[in-house]
Amino acid sequence: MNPTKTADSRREQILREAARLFAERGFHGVGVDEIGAAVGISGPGLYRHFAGKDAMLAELLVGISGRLLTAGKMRVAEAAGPAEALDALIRGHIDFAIDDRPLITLHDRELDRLRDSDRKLVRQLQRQYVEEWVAVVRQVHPAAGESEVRAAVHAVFGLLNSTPHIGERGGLPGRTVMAALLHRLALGALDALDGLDSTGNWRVTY
Amino acid sequence: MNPTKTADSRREQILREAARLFAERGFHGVGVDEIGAAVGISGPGLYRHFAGKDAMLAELLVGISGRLLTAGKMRVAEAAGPAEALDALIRGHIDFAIDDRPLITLHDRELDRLRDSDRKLVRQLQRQYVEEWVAVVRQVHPAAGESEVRAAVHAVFGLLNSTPHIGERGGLPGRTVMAALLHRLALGALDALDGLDSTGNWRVTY
DNA sequence: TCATCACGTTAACGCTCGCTAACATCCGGG
DNA sequence: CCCGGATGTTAGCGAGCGTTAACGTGATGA
Repeated sequence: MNPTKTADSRREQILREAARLFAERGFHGVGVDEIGAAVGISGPGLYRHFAGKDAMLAELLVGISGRLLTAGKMRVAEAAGPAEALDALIRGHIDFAIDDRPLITLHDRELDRLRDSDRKLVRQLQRQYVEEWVAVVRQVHPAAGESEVRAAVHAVFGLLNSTPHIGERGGLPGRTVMAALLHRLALGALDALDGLDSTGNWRVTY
Repeated sequence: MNPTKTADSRREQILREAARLFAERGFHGVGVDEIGAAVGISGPGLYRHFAGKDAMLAELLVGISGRLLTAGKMRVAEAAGPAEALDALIRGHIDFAIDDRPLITLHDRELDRLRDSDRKLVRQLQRQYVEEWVAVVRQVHPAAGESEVRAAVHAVFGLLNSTPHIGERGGLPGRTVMAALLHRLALGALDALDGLDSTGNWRVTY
């Protein structure tokens, strides 16, 4: 009665390959035949699993936005204090950025290819995720103004999401080293908020 | 004899609108008719100025890569010391990110839509720009290893390029405040390159 | 005056692509 | 044994898009 097992594995296989291809060549740059070929079936066979190409992108983007948000909320709830919450948020985001590289790429690249309702949903999830970060960062750096913190959070997202832009070439740090590096860079960037007052002006201390 | 005046203004108008549209909806998501309409002519009239749609993208990407590189080199050459050079690099990149928002977006989004030769050229210019940064950052933070610095530079690019991802909504800092904020965030992130061994386990070995 | 050139126009071609239609195959349960 | 559903296949339609062709038109200058 419930065919979720095998059917979902097929669906998920398609989604995984579609995410990779979309991230590599863009949503419009990939044809359904290519996606089909990537999972061993060809072209229109995909329509047994998805209503259309748009539906795949929608499911991918809604999925990752939701997972980022729920994981973030869970980590914050489990944290002992604000600093630990921020640590956990950063660590979680890095895991996403490194392990789900194609999805992160899609997430801030192809959002506007969605139907209005889906795009609204994704935007709402994204916004909640940002607010989760903003609340935590404001507790750790109470001197900074809200709009500066929000901009800083976006900037840190850009920093953490930079891994997809780096080629896989040999001269780069491995996963563990890279994760630790990004973690420290993010914390260092946010530490710079302590010198700012609520108007964004540099508070002169020297 | 030299028709650069009016011809170039038309060409540049087309390039500006094409950059905006490409950044908004992606290279494949914009039709030549739309680009033409954006400058008041329609469709194939563009072919009086460009060999094709690809040529517009190529000129945009080669142009911005080259301008970033030459501006960076000039700023470094004029700087009094490493710290001032880093300051100037950051300031210059922020100017690009804020003022040429569509181009920055294109720059790390549509690179693979180029012909092989153009893509190679853009990649080479990008790499030289990165190396310019790496050399300066290594002087300011000599304790960090080269591959970590390179990854950190990419991460800082992600941070500085985050402005395009932020909506134009009202609750955000204005240009001046935003530029100052990004500047401090970038410096703060790079400061984290010092004292990396405080966590013990991942000091440079390569 | 009139050839020339810069700069546009519209019509149409050819190709790609998303998607549907119609048909095949396997497979579990009455 | 056979019905029916799940899951593919290939053929083909229809729309959109980049590009070319053929033509118009107004300014320029010998």
